[in-house]
Amino acid sequence: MEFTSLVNNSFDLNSRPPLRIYKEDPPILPKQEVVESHFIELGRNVHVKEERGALMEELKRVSVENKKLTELLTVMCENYTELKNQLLEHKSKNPGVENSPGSRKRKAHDNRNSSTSIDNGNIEGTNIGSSESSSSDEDSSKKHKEDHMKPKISQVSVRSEASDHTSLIVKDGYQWRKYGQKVTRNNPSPRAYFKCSFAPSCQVKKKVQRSIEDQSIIVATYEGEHNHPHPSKVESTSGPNKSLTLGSVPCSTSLASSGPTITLDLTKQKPASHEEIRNSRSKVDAPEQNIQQYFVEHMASTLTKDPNFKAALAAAISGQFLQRTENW
DNA sequence: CGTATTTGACCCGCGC
DNA sequence: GCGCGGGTCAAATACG
Repeated sequence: MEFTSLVNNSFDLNSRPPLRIYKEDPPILPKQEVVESHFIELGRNVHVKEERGALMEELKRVSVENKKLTELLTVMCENYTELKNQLLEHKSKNPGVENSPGSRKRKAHDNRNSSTSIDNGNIEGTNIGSSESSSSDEDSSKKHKEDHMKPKISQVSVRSEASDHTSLIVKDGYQWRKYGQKVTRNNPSPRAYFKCSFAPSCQVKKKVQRSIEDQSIIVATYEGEHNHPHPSKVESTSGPNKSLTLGSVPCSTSLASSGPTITLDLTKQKPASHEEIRNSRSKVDAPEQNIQQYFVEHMASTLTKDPNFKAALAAAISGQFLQRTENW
């Protein structure tokens, strides 16, 4: 599926319905009603004119904003296509190589898991649980199996806000339960271990650690795939400065030394320029589907959280509606 | 009081 | 076999 198709809205963002974005929650009245009410008192004609001027100004502003957003979207699409190409290229060059270094260490879900009731991997829809290998004791076949039953591992880097250099919270929409923290050898900042709160039915885990190179970057490593839908109500920011909502995405990708990652730069309020995004080194090892899902989820959650967007959407819809009713 | 987080102890694979 | 280091467990603690 092409990314561009995902943003193929049924209404044209560039069309010019009588948009109006309210800053402070006024009742959204159909335009006709508003106009009628103004005609009740002829003495208020001046006021109507003023309002029209204001509306025109607002319309201009919204149009500019709309244009910017469209540009940003185009850039994102281009970037995505570029990434996709690079991923394919990378895959074709290294057909066997999938995961980050250190994979020869024992996997998290080994024999121990097969003995515990919680972690038994009889979960449908996931490829987690190399523990199912109870039938075979031969090393060769085991290795062979392990190769095919590795949980999907994807790595995501998120730049935290400047003021927040302590928490290891990555708001990705899912709910996680922390079950451990450890200081690792080659990184002074602790690594936090999370399990999906839908466990044991969903065995997705993630490790979160600050980048050794840039402390403002949080690297989250996901293991496995969720076997449940993305929580419909994406929890919003739980507190000031703690939020890492992946919104207003100046989304670039980067190649960390530890491996290919996706970096979502949340410190930038304004979209990165086309050039910036183009110049960003970009290679992604995360499964293509995950990336798509990621984009879609975060775009959706961001848009739905934005009151301005809601207002604009409502105005656009009512505007289109009015246009039609006027033509009747 | 129930749930989530913290944190020290423990387990286990790997390299020597 | 031993030590190291990453990963997990589970009791203690914090929090709403």
